[in-house]
Amino acid sequence: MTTTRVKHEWVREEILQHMSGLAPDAPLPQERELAERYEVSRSTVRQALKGLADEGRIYSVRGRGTFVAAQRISKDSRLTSFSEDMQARGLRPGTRLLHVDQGPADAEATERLELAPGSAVLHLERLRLADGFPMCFEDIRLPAHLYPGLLHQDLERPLYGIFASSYNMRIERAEQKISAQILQGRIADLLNVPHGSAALLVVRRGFDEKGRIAEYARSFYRADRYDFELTVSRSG
Amino acid sequence: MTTTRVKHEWVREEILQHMSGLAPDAPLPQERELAERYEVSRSTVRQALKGLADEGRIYSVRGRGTFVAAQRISKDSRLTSFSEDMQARGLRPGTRLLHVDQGPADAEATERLELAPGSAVLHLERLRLADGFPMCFEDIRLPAHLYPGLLHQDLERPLYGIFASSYNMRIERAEQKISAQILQGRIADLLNVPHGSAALLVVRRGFDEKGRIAEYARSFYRADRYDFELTVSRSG
DNA sequence: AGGACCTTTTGGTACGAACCAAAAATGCCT
DNA sequence: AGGCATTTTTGGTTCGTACCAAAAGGTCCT
Repeated sequence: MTTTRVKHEWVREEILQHMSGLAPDAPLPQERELAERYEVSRSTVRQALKGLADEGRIYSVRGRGTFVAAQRISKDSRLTSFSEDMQARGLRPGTRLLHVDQGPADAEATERLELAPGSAVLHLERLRLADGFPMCFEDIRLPAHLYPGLLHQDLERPLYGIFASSYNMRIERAEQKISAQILQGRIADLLNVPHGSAALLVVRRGFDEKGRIAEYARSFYRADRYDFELTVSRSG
Repeated sequence: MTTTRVKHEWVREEILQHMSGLAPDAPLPQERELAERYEVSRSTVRQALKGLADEGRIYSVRGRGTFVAAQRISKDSRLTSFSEDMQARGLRPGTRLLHVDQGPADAEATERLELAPGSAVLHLERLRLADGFPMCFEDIRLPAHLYPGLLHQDLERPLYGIFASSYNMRIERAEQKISAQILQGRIADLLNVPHGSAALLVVRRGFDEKGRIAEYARSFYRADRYDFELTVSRSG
Protein backbone atom coordinates (compact mmCIF):
# COMPACT_ATOMS: atom_id res chain seq x y z
CA MET A 1 0.00 0.00 0.00
CA THR A 2 1.74 3.10 -1.29
CA THR A 3 1.97 6.49 0.40
CA THR A 4 -1.71 7.27 1.02
CA ARG A 5 -2.68 7.12 4.63
CA VAL A 6 -6.35 6.24 4.29
CA LYS A 7 -7.60 3.12 2.60
CA HIS A 8 -10.36 4.60 0.49
CA GLU A 9 -7.87 6.95 -1.16
CA TRP A 10 -5.59 4.05 -1.88
CA VAL A 11 -8.45 2.00 -3.31
CA ARG A 12 -9.45 5.01 -5.38
CA GLU A 13 -6.02 5.16 -6.94
CA GLU A 14 -5.95 1.43 -7.59
CA ILE A 15 -9.29 1.70 -9.37
CA LEU A 16 -8.09 4.68 -11.40
CA GLN A 17 -5.07 2.68 -12.46
CA HIS A 18 -7.26 -0.25 -13.41
CA MET A 19 -9.52 2.11 -15.36
CA SER A 20 -6.68 3.57 -17.41
CA GLY A 21 -6.66 0.44 -19.53
CA LEU A 22 -10.41 0.45 -20.08
CA ALA A 23 -12.60 1.91 -22.81
CA PRO A 24 -15.55 4.19 -22.01
CA ASP A 25 -18.63 2.31 -20.85
CA ALA A 26 -16.52 -0.73 -19.99
CA PRO A 27 -17.77 -2.33 -16.77
CA LEU A 28 -15.74 -2.22 -13.58
CA PRO A 29 -15.65 -5.30 -11.37
CA GLN A 30 -18.61 -5.38 -9.07
CA GLU A 31 -18.28 -3.82 -5.65
CA ARG A 32 -18.16 -7.06 -3.69
CA GLU A 33 -15.38 -8.32 -5.90
CA LEU A 34 -13.35 -5.12 -5.58
CA ALA A 35 -13.67 -5.39 -1.82
CA GLU A 36 -12.27 -8.92 -1.91
CA ARG A 37 -9.51 -8.07 -4.40
CA TYR A 38 -8.19 -5.13 -2.38
CA GLU A 39 -8.92 -6.77 0.96
CA VAL A 40 -11.11 -3.98 2.27
CA SER A 41 -14.76 -3.83 3.20
CA ARG A 42 -17.43 -3.07 0.66
CA SER A 43 -18.12 0.23 2.46
CA THR A 44 -14.59 1.36 1.77
CA VAL A 45 -14.88 0.43 -1.88
CA ARG A 46 -18.14 2.33 -2.07
CA GLN A 47 -16.52 5.38 -0.50
CA ALA A 48 -13.88 5.35 -3.21
CA LEU A 49 -16.43 4.80 -5.98
CA LYS A 50 -18.63 7.60 -4.63
CA GLY A 51 -15.77 10.05 -5.02
CA LEU A 52 -15.06 8.95 -8.59
CA ALA A 53 -18.74 9.15 -9.47
CA ASP A 54 -18.96 12.68 -8.02
CA GLU A 55 -16.16 13.70 -10.35
CA GLY A 56 -17.90 12.18 -13.33
CA ARG A 57 -15.24 9.55 -13.95
CA ILE A 58 -17.57 6.60 -13.48
CA TYR A 59 -21.30 6.02 -13.33
CA SER A 60 -23.34 3.31 -11.66
CA VAL A 61 -26.61 1.72 -12.64
CA ARG A 62 -28.48 -0.27 -10.06
CA GLY A 63 -28.86 -3.85 -11.12
CA ARG A 64 -26.33 -3.54 -13.95
CA GLY A 65 -23.02 -2.40 -12.62
CA THR A 66 -20.48 0.41 -12.54
CA PHE A 67 -18.91 1.72 -15.74
CA VAL A 68 -16.17 4.09 -16.77
CA ALA A 69 -17.66 7.37 -17.97
CA ALA A 70 -17.14 8.63 -21.48
CA GLN A 71 -14.94 11.45 -20.20
CA ARG A 72 -15.30 13.31 -23.45
CA ILE A 73 -13.85 16.61 -22.37
CA SER A 74 -12.22 18.32 -19.43
CA LYS A 75 -14.19 16.48 -16.72
CA ASP A 76 -17.03 18.51 -15.32
CA SER A 77 -16.69 22.07 -14.26
CA ARG A 78 -14.20 21.85 -11.44
CA LEU A 79 -12.53 24.87 -9.98
CA THR A 80 -9.08 25.15 -11.49
CA SER A 81 -6.36 27.76 -11.34
CA PHE A 82 -4.86 29.35 -14.42
CA SER A 83 -1.72 27.26 -13.93
CA GLU A 84 -3.63 23.97 -13.72
CA ASP A 85 -5.75 25.02 -16.66
CA MET A 86 -2.77 25.76 -18.89
CA GLN A 87 -0.97 22.60 -17.87
CA ALA A 88 -4.07 20.59 -18.78
CA ARG A 89 -3.87 22.17 -22.22
CA GLY A 90 -0.22 21.31 -22.58
CA LEU A 91 0.98 24.90 -22.23
CA ARG A 92 3.62 26.29 -19.90
CA PRO A 93 2.03 28.87 -17.58
CA GLY A 94 3.78 32.13 -16.69
CA THR A 95 3.08 35.38 -14.92
CA ARG A 96 4.16 39.00 -15.26
CA LEU A 97 3.25 41.19 -12.32
CA LEU A 98 2.10 44.57 -13.61
CA HIS A 99 0.88 46.40 -10.57
CA VAL A 100 0.26 45.87 -6.88
CA ASP A 101 -0.94 48.18 -4.14
CA GLN A 102 -3.09 48.39 -1.06
CA GLY A 103 -5.68 51.02 -0.34
CA PRO A 104 -9.23 51.66 0.84
CA ALA A 105 -11.97 49.79 -0.99
CA ASP A 106 -13.72 51.64 -3.80
CA ALA A 107 -17.44 51.24 -4.36
CA GLU A 108 -17.12 48.15 -6.55
CA ALA A 109 -14.72 46.31 -4.25
CA THR A 110 -16.88 47.16 -1.24
CA GLU A 111 -19.87 45.57 -2.90
CA ARG A 112 -18.19 42.53 -4.45
CA LEU A 113 -16.09 41.65 -1.44
CA GLU A 114 -18.92 42.59 0.95
CA LEU A 115 -16.63 44.71 3.12
CA ALA A 116 -17.27 47.79 5.19
CA PRO A 117 -16.68 50.95 3.13
CA GLY A 118 -13.05 52.02 3.32
CA SER A 119 -11.69 48.61 4.38
CA ALA A 120 -8.18 47.86 3.18
CA VAL A 121 -8.14 46.05 -0.15
CA LEU A 122 -5.22 44.55 -2.02
CA HIS A 123 -5.14 45.19 -5.74
CA LEU A 124 -3.09 43.11 -8.17
CA GLU A 125 -2.78 43.29 -11.91
CA ARG A 126 -1.07 40.42 -13.64
CA LEU A 127 -0.50 39.33 -17.19
CA ARG A 128 -0.78 35.57 -17.52
CA LEU A 129 1.33 33.87 -20.17
CA ALA A 130 1.05 30.57 -22.00
CA ASP A 131 4.33 29.33 -23.47
CA GLY A 132 5.59 32.88 -22.98
CA PHE A 133 2.81 34.62 -24.94
CA PRO A 134 0.07 36.79 -23.40
CA MET A 135 -3.10 34.84 -22.74
CA CYS A 136 -4.98 36.70 -20.07
CA PHE A 137 -5.06 39.95 -18.12
CA GLU A 138 -6.09 39.65 -14.47
CA ASP A 139 -7.41 42.35 -12.18
CA ILE A 140 -7.64 40.96 -8.64
CA ARG A 141 -9.06 42.44 -5.43
CA LEU A 142 -8.46 40.78 -2.08
CA PRO A 143 -9.63 41.65 1.44
CA ALA A 144 -6.35 42.80 2.99
CA HIS A 145 -7.11 41.45 6.46
CA LEU A 146 -7.07 37.87 5.15
CA TYR A 147 -3.58 38.18 3.66
CA PRO A 148 -1.32 40.23 5.94
CA GLY A 149 2.06 40.90 4.37
CA LEU A 150 1.04 39.58 0.95
CA LEU A 151 2.77 42.48 -0.80
CA HIS A 152 6.15 41.15 0.31
CA GLN A 153 5.63 37.75 -1.29
CA ASP A 154 6.75 36.80 -4.77
CA LEU A 155 3.50 37.61 -6.56
CA GLU A 156 4.58 36.09 -9.85
CA ARG A 157 4.19 32.65 -8.29
CA PRO A 158 0.78 30.94 -8.40
CA LEU A 159 -1.49 32.90 -6.04
CA TYR A 160 -3.41 29.88 -4.85
CA GLY A 161 -0.12 28.31 -3.78
CA ILE A 162 0.79 31.40 -1.73
CA PHE A 163 -2.69 31.47 -0.23
CA ALA A 164 -2.42 27.86 0.87
CA SER A 165 1.14 27.85 2.15
CA SER A 166 1.29 31.26 3.84
CA TYR A 167 -2.29 31.88 4.91
CA ASN A 168 -3.82 28.41 5.11
CA MET A 169 -6.46 29.73 2.74
CA ARG A 170 -8.01 27.34 0.27
CA ILE A 171 -10.58 28.57 -2.19
CA GLU A 172 -13.19 25.84 -2.29
CA ARG A 173 -15.93 27.33 -4.40
CA ALA A 174 -16.37 30.16 -6.86
CA GLU A 175 -19.17 31.97 -8.64
CA GLN A 176 -18.19 32.78 -12.16
CA LYS A 177 -19.84 35.05 -14.69
CA ILE A 178 -18.63 34.58 -18.24
CA SER A 179 -19.27 37.23 -20.85
CA ALA A 180 -17.78 38.57 -24.06
CA GLN A 181 -16.11 41.93 -24.49
CA ILE A 182 -14.43 44.05 -27.09
CA LEU A 183 -10.85 44.91 -26.14
CA GLN A 184 -9.65 48.49 -26.39
CA GLY A 185 -6.79 50.59 -25.06
CA ARG A 186 -4.36 49.36 -22.45
CA ILE A 187 -5.69 45.83 -22.05
CA ALA A 188 -5.64 45.22 -25.81
CA ASP A 189 -2.04 46.47 -25.90
CA LEU A 190 -1.01 44.29 -22.97
CA LEU A 191 -2.54 41.23 -24.59
CA ASN A 192 -0.91 42.23 -27.87
CA VAL A 193 -4.07 42.14 -29.97
CA PRO A 194 -5.63 44.80 -32.24
CA HIS A 195 -8.12 47.15 -30.67
CA GLY A 196 -11.62 45.87 -31.32
CA SER A 197 -10.68 42.20 -30.80
CA ALA A 198 -12.92 39.90 -28.82
CA ALA A 199 -12.15 38.64 -25.32
CA LEU A 200 -13.77 36.29 -22.86
CA LEU A 201 -14.31 38.13 -19.59
CA VAL A 202 -14.51 35.86 -16.55
CA VAL A 203 -15.59 37.59 -13.35
CA ARG A 204 -15.00 35.34 -10.37
CA ARG A 205 -15.81 35.52 -6.66
CA GLY A 206 -13.95 32.88 -4.69
CA PHE A 207 -15.07 31.51 -1.32
CA ASP A 208 -13.14 29.58 1.32
CA GLU A 209 -14.49 26.54 3.14
CA LYS A 210 -16.38 28.76 5.59
CA GLY A 211 -18.08 30.67 2.79
CA ARG A 212 -16.04 33.84 3.33
CA ILE A 213 -15.28 35.87 0.21
CA ALA A 214 -11.60 35.38 -0.37
CA GLU A 215 -11.09 36.87 -3.81
CA TYR A 216 -12.73 38.96 -6.51
CA ALA A 217 -11.08 38.79 -9.91
CA ARG A 218 -11.77 39.86 -13.46
CA SER A 219 -9.85 37.96 -16.13
CA PHE A 220 -9.75 38.99 -19.80
CA TYR A 221 -8.82 36.02 -22.00
CA ARG A 222 -7.76 36.42 -25.61
CA ALA A 223 -10.64 34.95 -27.60
CA ASP A 224 -8.35 33.69 -30.33
CA ARG A 225 -6.38 31.56 -27.87
CA TYR A 226 -8.81 30.55 -25.19
CA ASP A 227 -12.18 28.94 -24.72
CA PHE A 228 -14.03 27.61 -21.77
CA GLU A 229 -15.04 23.96 -21.80
CA LEU A 230 -17.44 22.27 -19.45
CA THR A 231 -19.90 19.45 -19.39
CA VAL A 232 -23.27 19.91 -17.82
CA SER A 233 -25.89 17.37 -16.93
CA ARG A 234 -29.57 17.59 -16.31
CA SER A 235 -29.94 16.14 -12.84
CA GLY A 236 -26.58 15.85 -11.16
CA MET B 1 -41.65 11.09 8.49
CA THR B 2 -42.93 13.05 5.47
CA THR B 3 -42.96 11.98 1.84
CA THR B 4 -39.30 11.13 1.28
CA ARG B 5 -38.68 7.46 0.81
CA VAL B 6 -35.11 7.20 2.07
CA LYS B 7 -34.03 8.17 5.54
CA HIS B 8 -30.94 10.15 4.74
CA GLU B 9 -32.98 12.46 2.52
CA TRP B 10 -35.47 12.94 5.26
CA VAL B 11 -32.72 13.66 7.77
CA ARG B 12 -31.19 16.08 5.29
CA GLU B 13 -34.43 18.03 5.11
CA GLU B 14 -34.84 18.06 8.87
CA ILE B 15 -31.34 19.45 9.22
CA LEU B 16 -31.98 22.05 6.54
CA GLN B 17 -35.08 23.13 8.40
CA HIS B 18 -33.15 23.33 11.65
CA MET B 19 -30.46 25.37 9.86
CA SER B 20 -32.92 27.92 8.51
CA GLY B 21 -33.06 29.54 11.93
CA LEU B 22 -29.28 29.62 12.33
CA ALA B 23 -26.68 32.26 11.51
CA PRO B 24 -23.58 31.46 9.43
CA ASP B 25 -20.86 29.70 11.45
CA ALA B 26 -23.39 28.62 14.05
CA PRO B 27 -22.67 25.06 15.20
CA LEU B 28 -24.98 22.19 14.36
CA PRO B 29 -25.67 19.54 16.99
CA GLN B 30 -22.98 16.88 16.97
CA GLU B 31 -23.46 13.83 14.80
CA ARG B 32 -24.16 11.40 17.62
CA GLU B 33 -26.84 13.68 18.99
CA LEU B 34 -28.50 14.14 15.60
CA ALA B 35 -28.57 10.37 15.23
CA GLU B 36 -30.34 10.03 18.57
CA ARG B 37 -32.71 12.92 17.92
CA TYR B 38 -33.88 11.60 14.56
CA GLU B 39 -33.67 7.97 15.65
CA VAL B 40 -31.33 6.89 12.87
CA SER B 41 -27.79 5.58 12.91
CA ARG B 42 -24.81 7.88 12.90
CA SER B 43 -23.92 6.60 9.40
CA THR B 44 -27.22 7.87 8.07
CA VAL B 45 -26.69 11.27 9.66
CA ARG B 46 -23.21 11.38 8.13
CA GLN B 47 -24.62 10.55 4.70
CA ALA B 48 -26.99 13.49 4.97
CA LEU B 49 -24.26 15.81 6.25
CA LYS B 50 -21.89 14.71 3.47
CA GLY B 51 -24.41 15.81 0.87
CA LEU B 52 -24.89 19.19 2.49
CA ALA B 53 -21.14 19.67 2.77
CA ASP B 54 -20.70 18.79 -0.91
CA GLU B 55 -23.12 21.55 -1.78
CA GLY B 56 -21.28 24.05 0.36
CA ARG B 57 -24.12 24.54 2.81
CA ILE B 58 -22.20 23.31 5.86
CA TYR B 59 -18.59 22.61 6.76
CA SER B 60 -17.05 20.30 9.34
CA VAL B 61 -13.88 20.61 11.38
CA ARG B 62 -12.53 17.51 13.05
CA GLY B 63 -12.53 17.90 16.80
CA ARG B 64 -14.65 21.06 16.72
CA GLY B 65 -17.93 20.35 15.07
CA THR B 66 -20.10 21.05 12.06
CA PHE B 67 -21.16 24.57 11.17
CA VAL B 68 -23.51 26.28 8.74
CA ALA B 69 -21.65 27.89 5.86
CA ALA B 70 -22.36 31.37 4.63
CA GLN B 71 -24.62 30.39 1.77
CA ARG B 72 -24.49 32.30 -1.49
CA ILE B 73 -25.81 31.01 -4.76
CA SER B 74 -26.75 27.37 -5.04
CA LYS B 75 -27.11 27.55 -8.81
CA ASP B 76 -24.75 24.87 -9.95
CA SER B 77 -24.27 24.35 -13.63
CA ARG B 78 -27.32 22.41 -14.66
CA LEU B 79 -28.21 21.71 -18.24
CA THR B 80 -30.95 24.13 -19.19
CA SER B 81 -32.72 24.96 -22.41
CA PHE B 82 -32.94 28.47 -23.80
CA SER B 83 -36.55 28.67 -22.71
CA GLU B 84 -35.80 27.63 -19.12
CA ASP B 85 -32.83 29.96 -19.07
CA MET B 86 -34.83 32.97 -20.18
CA GLN B 87 -37.68 32.21 -17.82
CA ALA B 88 -35.17 32.03 -14.94
CA ARG B 89 -34.07 35.53 -15.92
CA GLY B 90 -37.63 36.80 -15.99
CA LEU B 91 -37.77 37.14 -19.77
CA ARG B 92 -40.36 35.76 -22.16
CA PRO B 93 -38.70 33.35 -24.60
CA GLY B 94 -39.58 33.28 -28.29
CA THR B 95 -38.40 31.70 -31.51
CA ARG B 96 -38.26 32.66 -35.18
CA LEU B 97 -37.50 29.81 -37.53
CA LEU B 98 -35.14 31.03 -40.25
CA HIS B 99 -34.20 27.96 -42.19
CA VAL B 100 -34.62 24.21 -42.16
CA ASP B 101 -33.46 21.47 -44.49
CA GLN B 102 -32.13 17.96 -44.65
CA GLY B 103 -29.11 16.82 -46.60
CA PRO B 104 -25.92 14.77 -46.50
CA ALA B 105 -23.51 15.61 -43.69
CA ASP B 106 -20.70 17.99 -44.52
CA ALA B 107 -17.22 17.50 -43.10
CA GLU B 108 -17.91 19.39 -39.88
CA ALA B 109 -21.21 17.67 -39.13
CA THR B 110 -19.65 14.28 -39.88
CA GLU B 111 -16.97 14.90 -37.30
CA ARG B 112 -19.04 16.58 -34.59
CA LEU B 113 -21.96 14.16 -34.79
CA GLU B 114 -19.60 11.21 -35.31
CA LEU B 115 -21.61 9.95 -38.29
CA ALA B 116 -20.59 8.07 -41.40
CA PRO B 117 -19.75 10.49 -44.24
CA GLY B 118 -22.83 11.39 -46.24
CA SER B 119 -25.35 10.43 -43.54
CA ALA B 120 -28.53 12.46 -43.53
CA VAL B 121 -28.35 15.49 -41.26
CA LEU B 122 -31.07 17.94 -40.28
CA HIS B 123 -30.09 21.58 -40.29
CA LEU B 124 -32.03 24.28 -38.44
CA GLU B 125 -31.38 27.96 -38.04
CA ARG B 126 -33.40 29.80 -35.46
CA LEU B 127 -33.40 33.25 -33.97
CA ARG B 128 -34.16 33.15 -30.26
CA LEU B 129 -35.96 36.09 -28.75
CA ALA B 130 -36.25 37.47 -25.22
CA ASP B 131 -39.29 39.68 -24.65
CA GLY B 132 -39.53 39.87 -28.43
CA PHE B 133 -35.98 41.15 -29.04
CA PRO B 134 -33.17 39.13 -30.65
CA MET B 135 -30.96 37.43 -28.07
CA CYS B 136 -29.32 34.52 -29.81
CA PHE B 137 -28.78 32.96 -33.22
CA GLU B 138 -28.77 29.16 -33.28
CA ASP B 139 -27.31 26.86 -35.91
CA ILE B 140 -28.34 23.28 -35.12
CA ARG B 141 -27.33 19.96 -36.71
CA LEU B 142 -29.14 16.74 -35.83
CA PRO B 143 -28.61 13.14 -36.95
CA ALA B 144 -31.69 12.65 -39.17
CA HIS B 145 -32.15 8.98 -38.25
CA LEU B 146 -32.94 9.91 -34.64
CA TYR B 147 -35.74 12.32 -35.59
CA PRO B 148 -37.78 10.92 -38.51
CA GLY B 149 -40.33 13.42 -39.77
CA LEU B 150 -39.01 16.30 -37.68
CA LEU B 151 -39.36 18.71 -40.60
CA HIS B 152 -43.13 18.42 -40.38
CA GLN B 153 -43.27 19.52 -36.75
CA ASP B 154 -43.77 23.08 -35.55
CA LEU B 155 -40.10 23.99 -35.17
CA GLU B 156 -40.78 27.28 -33.44
CA ARG B 157 -41.79 25.33 -30.32
CA PRO B 158 -39.10 24.37 -27.79
CA LEU B 159 -36.98 21.69 -29.47
CA TYR B 160 -36.35 19.73 -26.29
CA GLY B 161 -40.08 19.44 -25.83
CA ILE B 162 -40.52 18.02 -29.34
CA PHE B 163 -37.62 15.63 -28.77
CA ALA B 164 -39.19 14.33 -25.58
CA SER B 165 -42.80 14.05 -26.71
CA SER B 166 -42.32 12.79 -30.27
CA TYR B 167 -39.05 10.86 -30.14
CA ASN B 168 -38.71 9.93 -26.47
CA MET B 169 -35.32 11.61 -26.62
CA ARG B 170 -34.01 13.34 -23.54
CA ILE B 171 -30.69 15.12 -23.62
CA GLU B 172 -29.04 14.20 -20.36
CA ARG B 173 -25.58 15.65 -20.71
CA ALA B 174 -23.84 18.18 -22.89
CA GLU B 175 -20.31 19.29 -23.61
CA GLN B 176 -20.15 23.01 -24.01
CA LYS B 177 -17.35 25.15 -25.36
CA ILE B 178 -17.77 28.82 -24.63
CA SER B 179 -15.77 31.37 -26.54
CA ALA B 180 -15.97 34.98 -27.67
CA GLN B 181 -16.46 36.16 -31.22
CA ILE B 182 -16.75 39.32 -33.23
CA LEU B 183 -20.04 39.47 -35.11
CA GLN B 184 -20.05 40.38 -38.80
CA GLY B 185 -22.38 40.10 -41.76
CA ARG B 186 -25.60 38.16 -41.65
CA ILE B 187 -25.52 37.10 -38.01
CA ALA B 188 -24.84 40.63 -36.81
CA ASP B 189 -27.78 41.84 -38.91
CA LEU B 190 -30.09 39.13 -37.59
CA LEU B 191 -29.17 39.97 -34.01
CA ASN B 192 -29.61 43.65 -34.83
CA VAL B 193 -26.20 44.76 -33.57
CA PRO B 194 -23.44 46.75 -35.31
CA HIS B 195 -20.82 44.78 -37.19
CA GLY B 196 -17.81 44.31 -34.94
CA SER B 197 -19.85 43.73 -31.79
CA ALA B 198 -18.92 41.00 -29.35
CA ALA B 199 -20.86 37.77 -28.94
CA LEU B 200 -20.64 34.73 -26.70
CA LEU B 201 -20.40 31.65 -28.86
CA VAL B 202 -21.61 28.47 -27.18
CA VAL B 203 -20.86 25.28 -29.08
CA ARG B 204 -22.78 22.40 -27.59
CA ARG B 205 -22.82 18.65 -28.17
CA GLY B 206 -25.77 17.01 -26.45
CA PHE B 207 -25.89 13.35 -25.42
CA ASP B 208 -28.84 11.18 -24.51
CA GLU B 209 -28.90 8.78 -21.59
CA LYS B 210 -27.09 6.14 -23.63
CA GLY B 211 -24.28 8.51 -24.54
CA ARG B 212 -25.40 8.87 -28.18
CA ILE B 213 -24.76 12.25 -29.77
CA ALA B 214 -28.21 13.75 -30.16
CA GLU B 215 -27.44 17.32 -31.17
CA TYR B 216 -24.70 19.67 -32.28
CA ALA B 217 -25.48 23.34 -31.97
CA ARG B 218 -23.71 26.67 -32.23
CA SER B 219 -25.40 29.56 -30.45
CA PHE B 220 -24.31 33.19 -30.81
CA TYR B 221 -25.51 35.26 -27.85
CA ARG B 222 -25.51 39.06 -27.89
CA ALA B 223 -22.76 39.99 -25.43
CA ASP B 224 -24.59 43.12 -24.33
CA ARG B 225 -27.62 41.12 -23.23
CA TYR B 226 -26.30 37.79 -22.08
CA ASP B 227 -23.76 36.25 -19.74
CA PHE B 228 -23.15 32.81 -18.46
CA GLU B 229 -23.20 32.20 -14.72
CA LEU B 230 -22.04 29.12 -12.89
CA THR B 231 -20.56 28.10 -9.59
CA VAL B 232 -17.70 25.67 -9.49
CA SER B 233 -16.12 23.83 -6.60
CA ARG B 234 -12.82 22.18 -6.04
CA SER B 235 -13.65 18.65 -4.98
CA GLY B 236 -17.24 17.62 -5.49
C1' DA C 1 -42.52 -18.04 -30.43
C1' DG C 2 -44.18 -15.32 -26.81
C1' DG C 3 -45.51 -13.80 -22.54
C1' DA C 4 -45.92 -14.28 -17.35
C1' DC C 5 -43.30 -15.50 -13.43
C1' DC C 6 -39.22 -16.58 -10.60
C1' DT C 7 -34.26 -16.32 -9.53
C1' DT C 8 -29.85 -14.20 -9.73
C1' DT C 9 -26.94 -10.35 -10.04
C1' DT C 10 -25.73 -5.89 -8.64
C1' DG C 11 -25.82 -1.40 -6.77
C1' DG C 12 -28.41 1.34 -2.78
C1' DT C 13 -29.82 1.95 2.08
C1' DA C 14 -29.34 1.28 6.89
C1' DC C 15 -27.49 -0.33 11.20
C1' DG C 16 -24.15 -0.59 14.96
C1' DA C 17 -19.67 -1.34 16.58
C1' DA C 18 -14.88 -0.16 17.11
C1' DC C 19 -11.15 2.60 16.67
C1' DC C 20 -8.34 6.88 14.86
C1' DA C 21 -7.00 11.87 15.01
C1' DA C 22 -7.55 16.63 15.76
C1' DA C 23 -9.18 20.14 18.84
C1' DA C 24 -10.77 21.59 23.17
C1' DA C 25 -11.39 21.15 28.06
C1' DT C 26 -9.63 19.66 32.34
C1' DG C 27 -6.53 19.01 35.96
C1' DC C 28 -2.25 18.91 38.10
C1' DC C 29 2.19 20.56 39.40
C1' DT C 30 5.14 24.19 40.15
C1' DA D 1 -1.38 32.23 37.64
C1' DG D 2 1.16 29.70 34.10
C1' DG D 3 2.55 25.82 31.61
C1' DC D 4 2.36 20.98 30.66
C1' DA D 5 0.22 16.45 30.49
C1' DT D 6 -4.14 13.97 30.41
C1' DT D 7 -8.86 13.26 29.42
C1' DT D 8 -12.94 14.36 26.85
C1' DT D 9 -15.28 15.80 22.86
C1' DT D 10 -16.10 15.41 18.10
C1' DG D 11 -15.66 14.41 13.37
C1' DG D 12 -13.16 10.66 10.21
C1' DT D 13 -12.22 5.80 8.89
C1' DT D 14 -13.17 0.96 8.63
C1' DC D 15 -15.50 -3.18 9.31
C1' DG D 16 -19.28 -6.61 8.73
C1' DT D 17 -24.08 -7.65 8.36
C1' DA D 18 -28.68 -7.44 6.70
C1' DC D 19 -31.98 -6.20 3.68
C1' DC D 20 -34.08 -3.37 -0.40
C1' DA D 21 -34.79 -2.45 -5.42
C1' DA D 22 -33.75 -2.37 -10.21
C1' DA D 23 -32.13 -4.99 -14.11
C1' DA D 24 -31.16 -9.17 -16.50
C1' DG D 25 -31.63 -13.82 -17.38
C1' DG D 26 -33.82 -18.16 -17.10
C1' DT D 27 -38.12 -21.22 -16.80
C1' DC D 28 -42.32 -22.80 -17.74
C1' DC D 29 -46.87 -22.61 -19.52
C1' DT D 30 -49.68 -21.68 -23.37
